[in-house]
Amino acid sequence: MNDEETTGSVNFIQAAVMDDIESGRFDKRVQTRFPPEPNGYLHIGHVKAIAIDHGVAAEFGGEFNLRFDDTNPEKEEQEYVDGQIADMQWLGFEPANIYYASDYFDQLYEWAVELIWQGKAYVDDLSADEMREYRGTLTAPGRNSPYRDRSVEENLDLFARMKAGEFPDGARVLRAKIDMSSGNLNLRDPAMYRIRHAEHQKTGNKWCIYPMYDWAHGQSDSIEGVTHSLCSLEYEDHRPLYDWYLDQLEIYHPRQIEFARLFITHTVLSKRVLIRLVNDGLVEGWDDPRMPTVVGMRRRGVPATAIRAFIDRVGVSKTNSTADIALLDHYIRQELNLTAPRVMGVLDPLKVVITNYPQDRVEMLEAVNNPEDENAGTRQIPFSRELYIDRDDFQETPHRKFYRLAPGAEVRLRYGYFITCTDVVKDASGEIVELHCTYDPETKGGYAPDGRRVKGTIHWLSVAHALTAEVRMYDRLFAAEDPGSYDDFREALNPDSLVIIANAKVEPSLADAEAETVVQFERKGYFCVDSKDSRPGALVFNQTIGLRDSWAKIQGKG
RNA sequence: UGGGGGAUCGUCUAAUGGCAGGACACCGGCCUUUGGAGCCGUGAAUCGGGGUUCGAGUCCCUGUCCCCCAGCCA
Repeated sequence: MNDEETTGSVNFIQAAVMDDIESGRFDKRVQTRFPPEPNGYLHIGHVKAIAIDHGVAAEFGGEFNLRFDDTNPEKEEQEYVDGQIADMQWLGFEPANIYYASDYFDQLYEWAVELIWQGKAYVDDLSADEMREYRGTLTAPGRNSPYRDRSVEENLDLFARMKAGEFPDGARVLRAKIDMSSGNLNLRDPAMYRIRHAEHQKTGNKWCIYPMYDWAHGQSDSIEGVTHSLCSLEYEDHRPLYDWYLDQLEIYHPRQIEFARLFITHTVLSKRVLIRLVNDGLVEGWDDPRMPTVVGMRRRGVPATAIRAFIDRVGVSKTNSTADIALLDHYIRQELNLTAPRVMGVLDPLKVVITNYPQDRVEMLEAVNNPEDENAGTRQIPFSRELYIDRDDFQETPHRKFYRLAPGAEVRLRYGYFITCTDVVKDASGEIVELHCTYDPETKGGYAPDGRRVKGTIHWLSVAHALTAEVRMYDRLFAAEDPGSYDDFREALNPDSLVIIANAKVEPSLADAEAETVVQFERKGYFCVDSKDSRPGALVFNQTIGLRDSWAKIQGKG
């Protein structure tokens, strides 16, 4: 349940939509769209936009569509189109229709011709550098291009020849004729078309001129009948241009409303940086579990419901803000605590011999699959004379608040027996290689009939039955809280964002675990069966997130 | 006097002239066969200065600070 539901409060976008419904501005219709450029994979920042677009449509009984803003063939690829569609599906934000701006190229061309006829668009021969110079600066007005006053006939002819492929890339552009002295630089005769002899993933080689974002976007919204064109804050000063095109053409006119983009601590959502992380091999790919992409989070084991809950909580406003990554972590734990089956996993195995337990005996002990979900049932786990425990669950000279195994100390093996450490076996270099313990046969299941209690409960695995697995311990990709403030983002990286444990041990019940299954290794954290590299017999787990660790806090205080 | 936008606990938000509330984080306690989960509790905010009003986070004036814009990217 989110704030909107509990408090009845509405954000400024919902308020605007309600106003429009009341006034009948769009015949009480609501239609939104998510317009990504297919030049990369979707990240959690996109999810916020999708959630808003989808949410507004759903809340008011409207329609939500996906439209690819595929106007720049040099950057876009079919792989990203497919990937983005799959991501939205996985997130549970299904669009009613999938559209492409490139489907409107013919109509856009006709409208451009119309603008030329109206004397509101012209072909400019200025080079890109010259155009920049003529544009002026933030504080100084620009100057008119010497080609600004070409005749309609000449413009028509030149534009047709641009389309026909008579000119090389960059030779000319079609520009809107607005106002070179406007305080809003977007209105200083913005480019509408540029020449690019490039193959488009959808239209092939049909076109060698491609529309600019501003020229394509509003008109695409108009064609589709979008009512509320929701976008991020940096488009606020594009709105006058969005409106201008629609007004000149006198076509159906949607309303653009802007909201603040999502920023998250220890995270980079800049497309430029994400692409570099991938291309420079700093991560394994777009689906590296450390990436803030949908495919990355999915591979890490983050549930879609957790992402959506996080986005919900962050809210919608016009204030630039940076959400704490801990909030996302919270929702991941909250969801997984309820749903992830518990299992025992030993990350750094230390052998324990129960000296008073019979050599060849094996007992099956009952373990609860999920204490948060009684329907999850129980399972049997094997117990025997030789066990593994995690190395950090033993201290030879224990900290005063260390409630685990130590020489002479008694602890409970989860769902097993009470054991007491009697001997510490070391190798020549002094490293502990084995522990000898005795168990109390009366404490089977973990309860002492005499009512005595132990302070600690630790997890364990039977040596003979444990499966070996690779466990990839993922931590945040960026150590810096605000990686975006670094000149070189590489300096903000966390050198320990991935630590591979090759020889971890897990319960035999995991032998046939399917890809993307997320389990909790008790007392450790949540782990996801890797969808790319895990095989039966060669399991690979990705750490989704650790459990909250109050022992780490105690240690930190000394 | 280029244009556009924004300022509420540490963080993200709520309030629509009427007790500044919640979540996360933090700290403390209880409980515990996960040092998990859960439960209880503490601390913590209206950018500054004026004004209107019985009453201002909200309205008015003024100042300050922050963000975005000079692609033939989106």
